[in-house]
Amino acid sequence: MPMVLGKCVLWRCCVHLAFAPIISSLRSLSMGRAPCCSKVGLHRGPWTPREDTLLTNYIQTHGEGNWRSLPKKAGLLRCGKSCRLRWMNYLRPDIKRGNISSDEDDLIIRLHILLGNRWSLIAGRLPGRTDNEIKNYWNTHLSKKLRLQGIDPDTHKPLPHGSGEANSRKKKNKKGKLSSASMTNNNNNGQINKKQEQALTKKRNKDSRDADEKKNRHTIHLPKPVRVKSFSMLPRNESFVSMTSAASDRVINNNVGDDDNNNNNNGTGGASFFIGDDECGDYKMMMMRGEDGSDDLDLGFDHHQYQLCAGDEDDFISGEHNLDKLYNEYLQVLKTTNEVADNNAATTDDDHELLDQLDSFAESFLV
DNA sequence: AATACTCGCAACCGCAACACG
DNA sequence: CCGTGTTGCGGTTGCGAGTAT
Repeated sequence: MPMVLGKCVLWRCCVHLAFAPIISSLRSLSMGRAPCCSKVGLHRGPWTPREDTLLTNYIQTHGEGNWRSLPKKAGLLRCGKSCRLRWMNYLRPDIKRGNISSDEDDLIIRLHILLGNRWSLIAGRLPGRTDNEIKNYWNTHLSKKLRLQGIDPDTHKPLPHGSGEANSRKKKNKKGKLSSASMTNNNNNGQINKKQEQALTKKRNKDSRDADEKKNRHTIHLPKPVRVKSFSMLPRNESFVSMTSAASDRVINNNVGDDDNNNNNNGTGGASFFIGDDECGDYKMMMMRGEDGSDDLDLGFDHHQYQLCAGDEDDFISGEHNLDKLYNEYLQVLKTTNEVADNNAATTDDDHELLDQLDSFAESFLV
């Protein structure tokens, strides 16, 4: 209902409102969902350079927001939603175009293990990348890559025997039917025929070459400066604001495992997170302290104690050479999480609890 | 050369959460 | 607390380019 009414207002902004089909559409409001851009005379499909210019100029002058009224003010025959999407995914000046590096590959996969299909959160860890881009990249590259490695991209667990890339590609063609290739695969009961195998080998070799190439331009990205919130996902608006406001440093005191999660930790003493960038634009460190005031990050587990960042609180890690260190520490935590998950077969309730805590811990500084 | 097919990605859709009066 | 409008997210679609037949 809100959407319906919202679009009703949107329609008033439409210069083609007088057209008969639109009146018909208006009448149909009471019968179902209102269309967004279609049937109301607004442009759809690919954006033209002129539209891009209009949108960019308007936002540079007036800023983001008020997406619904923006198209009218900017002189665009687009719906606000379309404008927002275009800006967020394509026109924003801080967007990084180009190939996704092998480091980003790795990070995306690891973040996906932790976060699942929460593309916006994953994208939040990759400066300049959009959720749409990450999502597309996952669907077109990484899920295939994992399948080729015998890993189920959804669960990140080994695929059942015989269910590899070739067998899992039941891609639909444009008519919504299974393609002949995939049908062939089905008929062969998962067997890859010679040509397909050659194609896969060719692709593997290419991927391998690409990976080698990318290794030579090794870069590591720290998380964007975000507001930290304990064990819960940020409201969307906050996360957006925090992701885009790298102007000032923030020091956030975060009680790891407080509230309901507290019973699994050694008291309420928190870990302090510092996530931000310095005046030069370089990211500083993330500081975590144990509840006893030590520099260890004490999660309160009997057999899992991670020392993420040692040193005094003032001893910020900064500079490129330290990014590797922090990244490796970060990966180490994720790795341990994965190992625990891998051994999950004979888990006890305590182990489940531990896994939950690890996930929560990881999330607490991902968010 | 023509056609069929695959792939990558921008854009769209529907929904849910959030903001606000 | 409720109703309404706005924003953001994730899934999906479909176009166009590239590749195979």
